[in-house]
Amino acid sequence: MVRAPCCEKTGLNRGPWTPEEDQILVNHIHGFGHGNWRALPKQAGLLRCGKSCRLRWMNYLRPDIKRGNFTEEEEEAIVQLHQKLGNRWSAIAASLPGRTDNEIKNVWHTHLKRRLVDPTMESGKQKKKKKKSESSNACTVDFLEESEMERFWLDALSMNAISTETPTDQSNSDFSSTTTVAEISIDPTDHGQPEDELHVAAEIERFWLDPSSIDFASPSTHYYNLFNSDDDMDFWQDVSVQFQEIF
DNA sequence: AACTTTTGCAACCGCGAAAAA
DNA sequence: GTTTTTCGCGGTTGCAAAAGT
Repeated sequence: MVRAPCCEKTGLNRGPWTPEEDQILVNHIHGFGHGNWRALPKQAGLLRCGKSCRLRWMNYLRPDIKRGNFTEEEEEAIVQLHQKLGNRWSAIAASLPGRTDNEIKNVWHTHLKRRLVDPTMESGKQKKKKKKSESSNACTVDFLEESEMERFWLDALSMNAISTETPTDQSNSDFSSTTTVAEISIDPTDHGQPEDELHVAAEIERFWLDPSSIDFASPSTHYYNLFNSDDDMDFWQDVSVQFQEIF
């Protein structure tokens, strides 16, 4: 069965909405409602696909949308709900009146996720920016923040993934695929020894296959070789302590 | 001052579920 | 029961603005 395209792409506007388009959409919905999103743009005289109209209305033009920065309470609620619900943004949004799933998803990815890794990081737009010298500090910074490893620690520390789950059990964790050592990219131009990264990656994989096989009390020397600063090592040791408590 | 990099967020895409024909 | 359409969701991208060099 061939799926029908969501809209006829030719001749339709894309990208940011103009104030005029917003006005047309708002006026039309106020007058006629939005019973059929696919038919709406034609009826309203908009050169947009229905999907785009729906998104614009739901995420921006609805009168009950709350604008402005998230409060500490809202951010805390998102963290709590994410622990419970995972990436079910619409379900999280249902508990935060006036906030959209898209907005919550953005806030999570831009602020909250990083704060879980680095709790000292300030909230919102005052968040400290990484200096270039810091960001290139160690290969493990990128390795930790951008790879599966970050998700591993986040899940683990939030107690979400601590159970008998493995990455192949996707029913209750964030993992969308099974990661193997081969899939973790290694940049040999980075600091540290690539073989150390491979050993660490292997250890992560081993954890998922058999958590009890990992000796969290004494991290392997590969970790020490990879961590280029005391802060990085402190982070690892904190994680180790928490895992010893869990197991 | 000019250029590069990073960040934040609006918008897009593809998929699955539900509803309608 | 099957096919088609529509909606809603979550992941991802693109770009303007801000920050850094």
